[in-house]
Amino acid sequence: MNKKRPTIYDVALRANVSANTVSRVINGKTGVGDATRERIRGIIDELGYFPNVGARALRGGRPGCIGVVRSSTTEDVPLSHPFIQWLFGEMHRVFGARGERICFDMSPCAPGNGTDYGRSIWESLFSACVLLNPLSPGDTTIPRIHRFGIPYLSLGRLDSFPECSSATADYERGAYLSTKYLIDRGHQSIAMVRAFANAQPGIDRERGYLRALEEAGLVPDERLIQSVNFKTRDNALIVHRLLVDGKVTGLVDCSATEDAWSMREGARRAGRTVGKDFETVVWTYSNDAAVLPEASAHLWLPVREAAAEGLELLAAWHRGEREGPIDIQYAPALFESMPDVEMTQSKRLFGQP
Amino acid sequence: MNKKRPTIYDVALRANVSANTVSRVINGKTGVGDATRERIRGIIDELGYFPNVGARALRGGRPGCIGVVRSSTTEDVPLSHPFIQWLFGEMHRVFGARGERICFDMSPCAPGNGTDYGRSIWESLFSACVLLNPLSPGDTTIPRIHRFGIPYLSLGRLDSFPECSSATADYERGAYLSTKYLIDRGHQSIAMVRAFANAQPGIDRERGYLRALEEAGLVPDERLIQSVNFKTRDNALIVHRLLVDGKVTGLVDCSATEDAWSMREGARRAGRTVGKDFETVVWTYSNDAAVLPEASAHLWLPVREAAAEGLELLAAWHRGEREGPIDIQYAPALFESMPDVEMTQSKRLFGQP
DNA sequence: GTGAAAGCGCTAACAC
DNA sequence: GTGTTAGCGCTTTCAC
Repeated sequence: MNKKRPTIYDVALRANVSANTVSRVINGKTGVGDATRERIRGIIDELGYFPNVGARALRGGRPGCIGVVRSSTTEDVPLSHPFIQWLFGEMHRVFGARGERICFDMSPCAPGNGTDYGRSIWESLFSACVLLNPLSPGDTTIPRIHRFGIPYLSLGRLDSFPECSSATADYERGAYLSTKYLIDRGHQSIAMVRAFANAQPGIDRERGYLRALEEAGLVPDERLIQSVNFKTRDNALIVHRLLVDGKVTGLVDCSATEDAWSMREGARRAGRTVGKDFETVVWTYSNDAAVLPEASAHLWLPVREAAAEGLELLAAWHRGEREGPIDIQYAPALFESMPDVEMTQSKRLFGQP
Repeated sequence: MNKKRPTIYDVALRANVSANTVSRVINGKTGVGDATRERIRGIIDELGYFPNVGARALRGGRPGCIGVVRSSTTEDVPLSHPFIQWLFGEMHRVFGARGERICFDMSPCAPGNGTDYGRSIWESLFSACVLLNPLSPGDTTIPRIHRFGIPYLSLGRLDSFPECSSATADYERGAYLSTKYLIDRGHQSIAMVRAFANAQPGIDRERGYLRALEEAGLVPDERLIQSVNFKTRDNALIVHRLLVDGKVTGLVDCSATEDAWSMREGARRAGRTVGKDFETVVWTYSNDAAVLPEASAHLWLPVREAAAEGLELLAAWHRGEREGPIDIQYAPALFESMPDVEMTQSKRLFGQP
């Protein structure tokens, strides 16, 4: 930190040119002689010169990173979730290859922080941003980001802000289809194990479920909607509690965990067996492998597919090739017959409580 | 992106003060009257003003983020690895609580990139940096970071650059202790399943192993050192291949996966049983739970503990309370008797190949 | 093909 | 307690 780093002027001085010419070389612009260009390149290497992102952003307009932020803590939504892993790779593909810096700001959701997850946007660090998280219904940051004007993509929608730039799957419809499927097969008492209870995706799940019941003239029992979370890792326990009630013969697993073990284990503890004395619809993010082969149906949520298209559009928006906001909501699909392949990845994500 | 954001001058204008006074308020400095201070605060909120990190860093000297970078791709070292998850939390504790922004630059190791993982350092985005990765023996970036002068901490050491600021466990000694333990119990043919074959931690493992053999006058057989990697997820296969050779009666599992399943499964396929017809020493990052209860001994690597202390020192260095470099290398400990508790977290990290 | 000058938003130094 | 000035490193504009 003691000795000063070389600036564009140091390079210019050595090369006997003006700073402007060096700037042209760095940015690959025309209007520099080939000989001069080569000479300057050499001096840049020799001096170990690198442009200062801050100064660049200040003058040139565009800040230095494509940002990723989340509105939940790691406990609520673990970074180990396969979807998040996949997303990082996808961002590389879309942005990294073009030389953009992808920066994940991990600070906003530090416990005890004010949780202003837009911070790096307000402070002009990000030139575009991806928001990964279940949005809370009371969220007020999204509208601010929207007004701020940089290209952004939320991987979830928000009831209270429908104009939000987002790419997501239709969870409401997913819950509706799953529930209706079980109703059509004659079940009267259908339970739901859902994730994200206090966030928009959880609300969407409940809404779809209730809509299906209502259509069929069934009276909802609120105790049959149970919420799991990534923190307490209590899926098996929840399943157990629901199934101990012998009346329950249908179960929608929209826990977002793709966790076959918890379902089997929860059922076992309740003295019941999947596919024998109750039927399930299990949600999955993958359309080519079965989470739980003994389920009656799988509901595929094209979350990755929606995100992939959203990212492409975000990149185009960032390049100035289109305007925002992005509006993608993919419909889920219900499959009664699934491939024989059981998921190869370990689906006992969290172990027992 | 169209309408200009408010600057410090806009605030100053509205408040009828100079920009400098506003700057004093933002930075919580003395020398501003209480009334003025309140008035300015109000206007800042009203205008939705936020300081521009770039400009700030440019003038004030210190860039805007504590950085995290890695020198390997996600495939080589998955972010889902429990240690990485733990580390992020720890960084929150040490830096996030003080209001520092923690930024993980995910771009350098994008496939096809030049993999200059120091990029965000050279470009003055980071005021301090944590390097998480198995370092490659040919690495030349670390010395450059060292010379660059910002506080940094590598979570691994490097033969070729011993002055590196680092916090790590002593893998060489770990391998030595593990191997010697098996030799002392009478084994003559001892195999090793190691991770990070082509990186420094893998080299350290091999060195410790060979040192123990040599001391005992045993002739090493290079086929007995096998390397696994996070990408191919072939642990069970490797274990199988090693144990098919009936002569092998001792096995050091330093695969860094804490994966009981692979060991059992690999042995089963080879028609052998852990603790019956061969003995193992299993490496673990946790000192209060057993990875594999039937192992003869566990070697505990205080990697987390070293990193935790390293981060504290890094924070102090960053605050100017001490100088670098950091030099922490914790000794591992071998336990013959382990707690009854088997690890609660799923230890079948990767599923079968 | 190249250079001079201005200014992005901010803060440190010094004036009053 | 507050204002003025200069300048951080860079890119843009406009000259030549």
